[in-house]
Amino acid sequence: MDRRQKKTRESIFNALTELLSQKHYNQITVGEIIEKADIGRATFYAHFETKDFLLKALCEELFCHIFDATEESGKTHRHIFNCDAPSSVTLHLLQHLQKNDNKILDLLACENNELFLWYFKENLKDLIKNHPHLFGGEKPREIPDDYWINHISATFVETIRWWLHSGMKESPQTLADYFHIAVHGEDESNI
Amino acid sequence: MDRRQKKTRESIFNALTELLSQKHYNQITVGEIIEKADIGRATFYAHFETKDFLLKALCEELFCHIFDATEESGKTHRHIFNCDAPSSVTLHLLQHLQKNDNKILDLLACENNELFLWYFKENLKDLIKNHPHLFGGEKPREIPDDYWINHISATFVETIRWWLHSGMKESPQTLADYFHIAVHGEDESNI
DNA sequence: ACGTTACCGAACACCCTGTATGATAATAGT
DNA sequence: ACTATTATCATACAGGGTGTTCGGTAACGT
Repeated sequence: MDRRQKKTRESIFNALTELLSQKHYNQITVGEIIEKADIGRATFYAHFETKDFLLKALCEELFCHIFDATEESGKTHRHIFNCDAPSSVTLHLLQHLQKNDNKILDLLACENNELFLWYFKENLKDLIKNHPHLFGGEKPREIPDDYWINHISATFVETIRWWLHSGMKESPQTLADYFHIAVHGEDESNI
Repeated sequence: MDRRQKKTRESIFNALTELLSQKHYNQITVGEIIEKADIGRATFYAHFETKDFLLKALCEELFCHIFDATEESGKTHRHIFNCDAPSSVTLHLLQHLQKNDNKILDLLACENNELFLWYFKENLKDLIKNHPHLFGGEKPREIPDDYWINHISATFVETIRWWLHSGMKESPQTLADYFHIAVHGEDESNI
């Protein structure tokens, strides 16, 4: 890809990310993005059809990154995930988030987060669907599969949301414990 | 309150409700609301500062209604809620929703639902905070209070969301069972 | 019946969007 | 190193949405 394209695309992403940490998505204008990214108006529209498509692209890039990394790590470090502590994927995801190496947390932090959380949840659902064992525990018999998958991923997202809103004081391990207890009940943690 | 004000306010609410069932909130314009409500532009802005304030007012009215009704019902029909089936509040809420007498479901159905769900959850949290017994079950000891409250209300909202997306085929009783199992674990249902 | 208040409709300035243009500079391929 | 291609730029523009203003009219409460 043309070096210029890559640079422009990157600066647009950075501009939106920065703006999202300041104000709500709806209140951000294309003009602001352009100014912050320091590019021409026509250039913006040469890259993204609308502001919404830009947001979608940003989400896809971020979440594909973190989830690909997770799945990849599940393959390369298979020894971690194959033994009797399948719920370590939870811990791994939370640690990855805490490092904040890809700015996802910034985007989840404020009220901008509906779409991000949606993407996050959708990716989680796929992950669970493809690797049901990764999050440990058994599905209760009486409950439909997709209800259960939705429940687990929603609980995980809510755990992160709670973490953020309460100042991220807890360690990833503590969070993973909370999550595990919430989903699978008390005292069943298998370390 | 002036009869005219009430009528105008009502017609604006109805217009927005109807439009929300057709398209996403972001794509609804004040002009459309005005046209559908058949009022003057200035009149609209005499009632609501912006479109966002209108949405907020609508949410407040709807959810205050259903939750006040729930709390009220908890007082007048105290015999239902005081005996050994506290989780019947869940059932009561779901039945209330199924009747759809206040259009909440229409608003929850599509992708317009972020703000509605947010309000719904906030109201649920308050309800749980004030009447911890209403949703039954015990909080695991190791988990912070607000994490647990958030978890329960989020699970309930997700239950409704799942219900809607899967066509509302299940009965409120079945839904209440799913919810109970998801939150409190298998086979602990006390009828 | 009277004073008050809400509504109307039209017009308005302002901002944002998305597109078009021709010129300029960076890039990739040879 | 030369050339054709391609991304970018600045500017301008039409279209549409927002929120306000204003004088006139009709409905309201007392």
